[in-house]
Amino acid sequence: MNIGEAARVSGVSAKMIRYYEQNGLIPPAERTASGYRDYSTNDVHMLRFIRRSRDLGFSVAEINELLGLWRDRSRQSADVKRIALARIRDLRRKIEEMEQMAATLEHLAACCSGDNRPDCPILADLENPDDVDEPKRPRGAIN
Amino acid sequence: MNIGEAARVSGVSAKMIRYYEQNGLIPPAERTASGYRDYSTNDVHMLRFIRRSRDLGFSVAEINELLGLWRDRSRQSADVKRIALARIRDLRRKIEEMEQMAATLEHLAACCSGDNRPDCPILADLENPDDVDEPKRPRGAIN
DNA sequence: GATAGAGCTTCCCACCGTTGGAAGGTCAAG
DNA sequence: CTTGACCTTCCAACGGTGGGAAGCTCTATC
Repeated sequence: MNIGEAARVSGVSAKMIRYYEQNGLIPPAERTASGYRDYSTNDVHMLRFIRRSRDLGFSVAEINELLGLWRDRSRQSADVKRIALARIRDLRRKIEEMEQMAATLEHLAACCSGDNRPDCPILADLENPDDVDEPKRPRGAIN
Repeated sequence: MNIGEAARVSGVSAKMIRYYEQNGLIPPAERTASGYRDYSTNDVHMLRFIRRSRDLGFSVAEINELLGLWRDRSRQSADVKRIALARIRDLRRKIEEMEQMAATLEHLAACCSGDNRPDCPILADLENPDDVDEPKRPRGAIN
């Protein structure tokens, strides 16, 4: 099937399929006589695997690793679990940092009257955080 | 003061200070006779403002808006609060998505024996999500 | 005053994942 | 045959940051 149809049924855009091929995440597709890429149902399986992994937030490097294990019939489930657990730790850490941000902002917003007067504790904090009463805040930005 | 010293006392790297200047986030710095950038304490205030805003996860575009309000003596606190609240909503949404990812992965990892046998429900799910018992999952990747 | 080393300048490149677009070839339906 | 949808490759951009090269300037030491 076409790259367009493969994209439709796999949920991975044609652009990204070419990108993944170029970066060695997936092997080069077969070509028709006219140079069109040609995909099998197995290829679509692989693309769905990638799509699902991206949905779960795995990086392309991690997906590469997962694909290797997927193809390896004799893989050990511990290897897969290790990657998944590392991803969970990463998620939990990022969530914690974002929670801190949200908590700080909520505290500031709660202190801000939000009316048409110019006084604003949010700006006051941004200007000089240590002057303002607030909870502990994280160091280092996230996104 | 030097860009290096401004970077040290503001917590914004010299690289980023130049980047912010180039992108119009901050006005072009004064220059010494030899062409070095020269920063006042007020500039440092502004850089700290930016640093703090980045720490709280505001985008450069949002910081631009916040800086405008910061400089505007007659701003209304409601304008600032609006941006902060939008940022909080954004954070909460992203946190929710990442929670979903983590929950799904934890469910899968809990089902995975993690030993030296090849059977792995994590890979099984990645290959064919709907076959596997699991909680609802988000659509669309985050990071 | 010479010299060394740190610090400044501008410029370009890389990352990651994704999208957009241009220029040109190919397919299928009318 | 024409038209429009699809494919191909290539190049660029996004945001925010870091790395590094080539060349100039400052400061401390000799």
